Amino acid sequence: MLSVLSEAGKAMSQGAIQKKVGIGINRATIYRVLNSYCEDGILHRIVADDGKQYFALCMKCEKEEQPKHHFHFRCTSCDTIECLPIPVNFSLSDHYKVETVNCVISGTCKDCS
Amino acid sequence: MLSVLSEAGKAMSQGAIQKKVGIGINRATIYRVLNSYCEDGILHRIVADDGKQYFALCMKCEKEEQPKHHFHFRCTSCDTIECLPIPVNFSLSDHYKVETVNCVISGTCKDCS
DNA sequence: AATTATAACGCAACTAAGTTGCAATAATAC
DNA sequence: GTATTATTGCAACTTAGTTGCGTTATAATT
Ligand SMILES: [Zn+2]
Ligand SMILES: [Zn+2]
Ligand SMILES: [Zn+2]
Ligand SMILES: [Zn+2]
Repeated sequence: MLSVLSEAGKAMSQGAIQKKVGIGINRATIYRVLNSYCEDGILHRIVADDGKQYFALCMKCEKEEQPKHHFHFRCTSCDTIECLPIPVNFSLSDHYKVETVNCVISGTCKDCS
Repeated sequence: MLSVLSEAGKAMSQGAIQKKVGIGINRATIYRVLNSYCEDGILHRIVADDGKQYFALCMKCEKEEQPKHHFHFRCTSCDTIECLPIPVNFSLSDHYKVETVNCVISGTCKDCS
């Protein structure tokens, strides 16, 4: 599963992962594994504006490290989500406690337009 | 429904709206009206990282105009979403066609922490 | 006013994503 | 080999949102 995500180089939904992995693996199992990887910090979860969850590898190699919080681009044409190397910047009053950041730009990606 | 959203001053889900409006109005009707208002630019839709849709009034009064694309804060404690007056800034290659922007910061809001 | 057309609504059924309980299987430890 | 523990598959369930269709309400015409 991780190799599938690595090859794709993009964020994938459970359904897309299952298609790539092939038959013989259960939906529930995939979700359990994905959730487990997210807890362990191996994957991160993006909730797109289609309401679905997408999963992507957390890049940690020094060269192309993704900023902690980065934008994502969802192409409504080819139905993929890519992690953009664009950091999300904002400042909030100290009275807010930030836990997660989920930023998705949707439209048509560079390959599809 | 608009007055409910106006009073709340926050983004609300279909469920929350229905509770406030009270009984005697159908789920499907609420969704139809909300979707219609979104098409007309009266409301905007936020998809939070809980996968649910929230609806908020589009502020157009000159004083406290919301930037077109602004951040949202979802408090996981009081389960509300507020429009933050913080613009979302990013720059993308011209080959991308941006259609929608959906940015949600989650955590504990100023009232709950 | 009666009739017709049009729009809004309620209801139920449906879809899709994600989760959970439980039994069966596989892996690990003793 | 046997006991313990972790993974998996299956089915059922939950929740959000949509859709088809018949019914009611509203508006327009005669
Ligand atoms: Zn594309
Ligand atoms: Zn990412
Ligand atoms: Zn709060
Ligand atoms: Zn907003």
